[in-house]
Amino acid sequence: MLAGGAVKKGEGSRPDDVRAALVAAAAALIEELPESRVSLRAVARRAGVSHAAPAHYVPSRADLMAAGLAEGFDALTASMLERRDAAGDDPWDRLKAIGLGYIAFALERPRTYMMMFQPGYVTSPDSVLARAGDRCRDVLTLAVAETRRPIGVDQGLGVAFAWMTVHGFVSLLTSGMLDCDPAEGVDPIPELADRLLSLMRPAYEGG
Amino acid sequence: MLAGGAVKKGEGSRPDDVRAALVAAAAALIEELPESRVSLRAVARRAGVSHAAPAHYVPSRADLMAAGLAEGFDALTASMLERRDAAGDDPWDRLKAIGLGYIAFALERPRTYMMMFQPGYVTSPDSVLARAGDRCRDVLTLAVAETRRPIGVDQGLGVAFAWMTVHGFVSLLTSGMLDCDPAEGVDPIPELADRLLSLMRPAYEGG
DNA sequence: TCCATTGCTTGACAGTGTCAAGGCAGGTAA
DNA sequence: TTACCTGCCTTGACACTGTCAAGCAATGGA
Repeated sequence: MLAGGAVKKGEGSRPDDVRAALVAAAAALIEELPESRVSLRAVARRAGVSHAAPAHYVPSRADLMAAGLAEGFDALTASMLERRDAAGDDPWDRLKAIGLGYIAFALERPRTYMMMFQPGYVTSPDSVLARAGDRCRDVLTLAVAETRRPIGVDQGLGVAFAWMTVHGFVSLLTSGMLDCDPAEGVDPIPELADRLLSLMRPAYEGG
Repeated sequence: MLAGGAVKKGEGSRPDDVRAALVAAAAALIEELPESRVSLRAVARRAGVSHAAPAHYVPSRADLMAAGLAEGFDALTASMLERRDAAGDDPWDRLKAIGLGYIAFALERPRTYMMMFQPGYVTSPDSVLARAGDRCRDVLTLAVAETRRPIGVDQGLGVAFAWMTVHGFVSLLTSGMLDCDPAEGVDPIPELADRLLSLMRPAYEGG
């Protein structure tokens, strides 16, 4: 999937194939190259079509990027669901598992992740990208709803707090702002993530 | 300052003036335009010099952007210090004031803020941008050091938690991911910020 | 006066996003 | 069979970009 497919000519090369190839190529290049080098022409080359072919499927570069980033949101959602379903029944454990799945995705595809939150690609609340983001938030909202939060922490506040904490963590980490010294061979990131998520616990199990 | 100055010719136009004008123009355009449109040539035009003049002061576009973003970090630090010094003596109040100063800057100059954390502009730990970021973190570190944290929350963890929380908040807000419905005329953002920061309190006053 | 250096401009190159025009296949109608 | 129409994509062009090479003007020293 991440390899980014090119259209194979000669065999039923329907328009949908070209579109899918373009989106896959965009998703692949978004992770491989810095943002400024993910050009419409580079995506077209990767997909095996001419430099202006994307214009027939997508209004502008921003929309093609948005389609690639929406694929990223879906993968993020999948990563969260995978960890959640592997966790037990305790609401806090499930919420924490979602957080760890979120962090795992962000560290696995950091460039995609960072670009997903870059303003400018969400053109309307009904766009493909916005709706992919909504599906992601829905998973979090459901998990927060299950927790026993203290008085004063309503569902919206709980979702905001959880999301901003993990988002802030991975953003600072990939920006290099969180100096995470790799001490004596142990990978400090999962350890740090675990300790940081534990600090949030009073907001969800405050009684 | 944010207006971005052009060099005035004829009166002692020393090289330092050109450099300062370029950095000021970059800082201004970073806030005014989307990232992709902040071109080296646009900065040069704004500064009133030829399109290749920046090359004599800066190795590449990324370095000019970094200089403009470093100015942003310094303004962020100033915003934090201003609020902190206006707060009382209680350590938690001071830390919270820093957080609110941080949020205020980020919402005032959202594009600059987001770009400050974009990976790719910090070329080395000794770069101008990295050191401006360090000065910013130092303010936070000092404030965290003053708090009475519970056992298990060391200083590094406290800094990471505080920073990632406010960073996550403003990032999600400017990305449009946090739907902040403006209910009945009251601006909900300061209210929301206050409530969210209060959720962090157990990590700094846990006793 | 001559020369070297500094500070910037001019010009060029390959690469970019986007627009207009054209070609080329497949299907439809006569 | 022939003519035409309609998607789908290519080709070509435009203004723009970052970066490099060359050169001009002024300044300062000998």
